[in-house]
Amino acid sequence: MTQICLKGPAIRAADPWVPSRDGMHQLLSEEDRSRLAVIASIVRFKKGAEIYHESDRADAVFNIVSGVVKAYRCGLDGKEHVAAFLFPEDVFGLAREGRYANSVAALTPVTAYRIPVVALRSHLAADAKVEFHIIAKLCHELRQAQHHAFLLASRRTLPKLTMFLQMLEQLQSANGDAANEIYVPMDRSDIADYIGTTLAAVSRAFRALTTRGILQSRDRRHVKVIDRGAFEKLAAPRGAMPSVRC
Amino acid sequence: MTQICLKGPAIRAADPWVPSRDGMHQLLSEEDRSRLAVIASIVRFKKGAEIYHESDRADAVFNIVSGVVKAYRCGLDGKEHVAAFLFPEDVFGLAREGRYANSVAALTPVTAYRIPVVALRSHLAADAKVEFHIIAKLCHELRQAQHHAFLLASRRTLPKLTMFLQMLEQLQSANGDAANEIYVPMDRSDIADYIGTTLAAVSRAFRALTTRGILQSRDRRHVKVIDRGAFEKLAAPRGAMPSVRC
DNA sequence: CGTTTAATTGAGGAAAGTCAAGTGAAGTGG
DNA sequence: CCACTTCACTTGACTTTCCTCAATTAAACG
Repeated sequence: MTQICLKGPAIRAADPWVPSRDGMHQLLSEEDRSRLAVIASIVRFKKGAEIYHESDRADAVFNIVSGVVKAYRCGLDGKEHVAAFLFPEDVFGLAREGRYANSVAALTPVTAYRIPVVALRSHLAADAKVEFHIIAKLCHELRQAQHHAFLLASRRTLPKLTMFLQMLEQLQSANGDAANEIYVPMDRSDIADYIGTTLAAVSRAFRALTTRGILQSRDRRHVKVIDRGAFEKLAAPRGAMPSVRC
Repeated sequence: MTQICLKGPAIRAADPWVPSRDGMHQLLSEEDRSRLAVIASIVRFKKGAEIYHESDRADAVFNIVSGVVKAYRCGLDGKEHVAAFLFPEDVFGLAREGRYANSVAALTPVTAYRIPVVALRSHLAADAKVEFHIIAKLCHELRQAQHHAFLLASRRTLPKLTMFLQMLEQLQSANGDAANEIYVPMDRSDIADYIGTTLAAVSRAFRALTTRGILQSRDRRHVKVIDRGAFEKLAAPRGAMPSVRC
């Protein structure tokens, strides 16, 4: 009732098979979006709110308009594993046998479209073009998940944190939010649960990066890359020269 | 010209939104498959062969008929990260901006369908049903990748290896290959690169599992779970009781 | 302005990585 | 068919890294 700019659901991703120069852009046309808007409703969540829980019946998918969420699972030992952070124009609601695969919680105030699965399914059956865009988006997510796995495979904390920051930076520059500052919307403990380490280790890693003059932090949520060379070098997991091999 | 059982490409996955009891089944109908067969060709690879390389132009996707492959990337330090193992009825050829995202190599002799991307795209544009099955398959892959990330987030080798074996077991039982033995088609070093540890650590972990009477190995590629309780317990990352929390 | 939550920092110990040597199996050629 | 070469795996000793636990400080919120 307020915002005029809500044109309907939006999906940002890169077509896997079209070599687009810079990467991501909006996949849906204005028309696609307004047709999807018909079957969607707007929902809002407060910072910290749980949007859904791990094995709830999965009867809707969500499309973020504004805000940031985390998708996570809890190990039986109480430790929490963050599977992904999701941003505006991302989609979440991954299901398995009719139930959500992860829990999702808002890290900031969140506005999103909620699209019932039944409505979406029949919509898709009639619209092969949008269906194809969904495939493109899923390929994108899959690559992201594989990148996450790659990051986690590194044993040292410094490269992990650096790769993570690089990821945030790329995301933000692709969205045009190009300050030469990286905005870090999640807290240290969520970062730790995402990069597979502990709160303490993340803290130390941030410190190490600033001490070495690679990073500068305005406050806990805003950092700036000072030594770009060292930064990129760290983000490529440690070791010898890129030789002919591999 | 030889095999009669080659009915065309096949995709195994679970529909994310339909609560099917046991999980995976064949998504494509006989008709779907034979129509896809028209645009596909059969290719074979020897054990150890590289099927494509990381940044080759991605002009085809592949659908495994028989055999096992690994999708991997090489860190700049020469260390290799295995993103996934792929089995019959799986699909590979994930692209990014028109180029393959990973390298793929055959771990055993492999037979596969090769489907040119251009042909596939136009086929999909005309067949919303198959397109939807692809979405289902991608959701499945995405969950797998997230599970992989979850596995990698664990710090100890024992749970990691156990989770990995559990994964293989579930895969094989879902395929009806239910011996009470797990077949391990990849070598120790590929396992290490998948679970994010070293060859030596994998070896020690296998030893630990057999010493504790949890596992028994007929040979290096066939293991059997003896102590199911301890096995499952290890596969759930270590720690306290599942309490009310989380 | 006090209370709660988030983040930093220190000391000690455990797990796994590295390096390197040794064993076993498998495949090759005579 | 057997000896030999090769490759995959095992195993040991030493070192590194990060986790654990806990105390302290800084920031956020009412």
